Amino acid sequence: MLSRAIPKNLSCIRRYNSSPFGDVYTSNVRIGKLCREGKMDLARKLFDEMPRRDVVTWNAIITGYWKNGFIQESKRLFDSMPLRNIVSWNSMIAGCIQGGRIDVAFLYFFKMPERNIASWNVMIAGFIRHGMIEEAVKLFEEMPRKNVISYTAMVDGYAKIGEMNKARQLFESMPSRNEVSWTVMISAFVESNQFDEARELFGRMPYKNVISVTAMITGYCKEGNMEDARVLFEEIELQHRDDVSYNAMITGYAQNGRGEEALRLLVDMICSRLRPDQYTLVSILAACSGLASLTQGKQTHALVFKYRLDTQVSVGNAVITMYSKCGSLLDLESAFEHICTPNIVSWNTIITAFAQHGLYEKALCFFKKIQVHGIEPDGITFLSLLSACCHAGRVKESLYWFDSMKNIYKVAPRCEHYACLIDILGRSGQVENAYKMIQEMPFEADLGVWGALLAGCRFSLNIELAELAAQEIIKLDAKNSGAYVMLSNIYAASGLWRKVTQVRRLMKENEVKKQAAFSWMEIDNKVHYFVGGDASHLAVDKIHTVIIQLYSQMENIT
DNA sequence: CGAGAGCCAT
Repeated sequence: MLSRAIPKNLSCIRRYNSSPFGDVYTSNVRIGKLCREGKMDLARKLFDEMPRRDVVTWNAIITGYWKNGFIQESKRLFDSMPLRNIVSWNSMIAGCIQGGRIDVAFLYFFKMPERNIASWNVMIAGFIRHGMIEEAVKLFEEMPRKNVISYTAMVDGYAKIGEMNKARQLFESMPSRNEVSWTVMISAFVESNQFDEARELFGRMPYKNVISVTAMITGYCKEGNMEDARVLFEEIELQHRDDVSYNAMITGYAQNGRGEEALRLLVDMICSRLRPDQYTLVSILAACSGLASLTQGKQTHALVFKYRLDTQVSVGNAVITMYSKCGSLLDLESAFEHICTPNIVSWNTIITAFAQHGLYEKALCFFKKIQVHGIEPDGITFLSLLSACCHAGRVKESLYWFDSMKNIYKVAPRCEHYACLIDILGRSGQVENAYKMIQEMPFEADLGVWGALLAGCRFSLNIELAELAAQEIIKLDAKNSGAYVMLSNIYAASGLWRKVTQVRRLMKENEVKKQAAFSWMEIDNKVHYFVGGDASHLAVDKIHTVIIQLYSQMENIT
């Protein structure tokens, strides 16, 4: 025992005495730590002061520079280092990839004197990150030896381009797998909505960690199965629960219309001494939007500043949506102005906000400002603009913008654009023109397009087109309750009562159920719910009086 | 000191 302990201690003493700054090894570790903490100035000071450096010292500082976004400095040091090893080259290649220069990375990979598995893996992952799957496959096939990381990266690559069969085949053919490989495959299934496959794989996975469990939680959330998601979340031991697993759960609640639970989990997260990040607050803001609760929304907005997340664009965008959905139009523009560098999502968000409130002119004004800021409008920009036309009843304008989108801005229309136009045409009584447009579409119409046509038929009571649209919808989705209900309403409005009965019978036969819609509003911290035909509210008489007043006001306008 | 994984906004 003693003989083993003594040389170890002696070697420590010898190493530490070799220089007044501690030995090279100790300083290398300190540089690595400073780099990871983002303290590049301190790391550089230590680097400059070292009397002796080895290749690890250089590699550490070079890696530190590109990881913190200083690619140029990293390259300068790489070019001036006295002696490079494989790690130096690999690190430089990774840095180039991080900086978006896959071409330079490949140049280094090409001219490095000697490669190891990591060199190939770095390059493969780089190609995958840049969507260059063919190049990745080529390297993967050419590389002399592969390890579990090479395989896992390739599985991920196939999954990212939607080649699920190839991903799965490669995964099954791997000589060995670890928790990362399993997690990649599970996430791939979740991403492509193959939840049964994801669940099956998760069950087979021999060792699970918080990352794989979070991937599966996300799967349950996407499926709308919040109960099983919560069970998994509760199974993570407290010390392993981290910000990402909380975010997955909170996002799930927010996206499944369970805002209260999202808010409760945020409180839980803060009590667990975890710091909410931009992911957390984006989802919490979405939860407030879903609840249409300005009170909660404003409190969350305060949290944005408390956690210093107001500089994050994604958070700023979510704040805009929150104020819009909570009906606070006054805060919209100031929220937008607070975003330091608005991206295309920010512009689309504010245009959508004005569109939803029928403010076409405002929406148009922001649309015109986009290009002044050097940003190109995308498909969603035009969808927002078309939706602004729709909510403001601007038929001519919608056709104009649809046209310029294709011909001037060179943005290819998708089903959503057609659905929006068809909605507008239908509302203005031009349901035949809408149908003509569907026939001229360069690709197959989807549920949304046919749904818009069917909805349009209720304005002009076009039975023939309504039946056609409903048929197409049921072809695509047999259990689509909306189509049955809408068709039956159109029959009813036309006095075709026998047809109404037929549709209702068909619904029963096909086990299609329509769940009752409801609305709600928050007054003085109390939420009031309203269901169609429901007279249970205490102030129901007063409410009806106001509704009648509103009706007569609306009639006076039109 | 280098390679592969989970959470966000229109």
